[in-house]
Amino acid sequence: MESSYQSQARVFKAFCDETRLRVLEMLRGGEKCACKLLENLDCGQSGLSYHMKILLESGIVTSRQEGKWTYYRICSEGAPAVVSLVQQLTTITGDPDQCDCCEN
Amino acid sequence: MESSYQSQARVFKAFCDETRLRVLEMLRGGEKCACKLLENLDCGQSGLSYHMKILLESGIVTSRQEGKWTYYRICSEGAPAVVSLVQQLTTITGDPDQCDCCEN
DNA sequence: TGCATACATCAAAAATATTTTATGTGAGGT
DNA sequence: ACCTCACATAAAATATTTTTGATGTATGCA
Repeated sequence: MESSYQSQARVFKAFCDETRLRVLEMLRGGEKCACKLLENLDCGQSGLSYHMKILLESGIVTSRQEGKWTYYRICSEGAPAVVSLVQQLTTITGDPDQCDCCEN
Repeated sequence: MESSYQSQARVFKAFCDETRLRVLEMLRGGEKCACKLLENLDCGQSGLSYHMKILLESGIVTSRQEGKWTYYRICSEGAPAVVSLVQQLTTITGDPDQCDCCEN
């Protein structure tokens, strides 16, 4: 079984690479096909394929086939889900206990 | 000069490792000293030091010295900043243009 | 059917990140 | 001053990620 830490890490992996951040920036402007993305990136075709797979697995991006072409877009459900995940991970819960370890 | 993509990637790197996600979870419960964190993690002292440095550099966590001890907490400015960064990176801007690359 | 295009997958190489061990540094305490 | 503790840093070993080049697969067209 996979820990929830690992599945969370996978989501954020999407944002940890310059190429993928560039892709996201392009997709913010609307749906794009792979070849359009490729034009504006400094990577090969198989490299793009690799990065798009990571973006898809993170849930932030979805794809759609149309004949020979694949179109990518920011996922309207996945993207807000990531925002609330970050919020959850960084929100202080309960009482602001002090550390009691070092005679504190 | 460093690209803004790289500095953004560094922020998210904080969330991409199981040990760091565990630390964040602990810090959500309030400030903790390094030795307290270490007790609940499966890594050595220098390993924790390495991970805490990454968390500090991301801006999500801050630290405070007190005598020999170091206390860590979720940064009240940095954490919300990351939330809005994710929001910014995943929000569709402008008109939802279709891709015009493949005679579309 | 045969060919070209668009993209995925695989495997090897290259680049990065993480872990581990040893050592360094600064704050107290004696 | 000397010792110990808490943590940082450096270097080497290991693991993971990314890039690259070759090959596979499905689609559409002649």
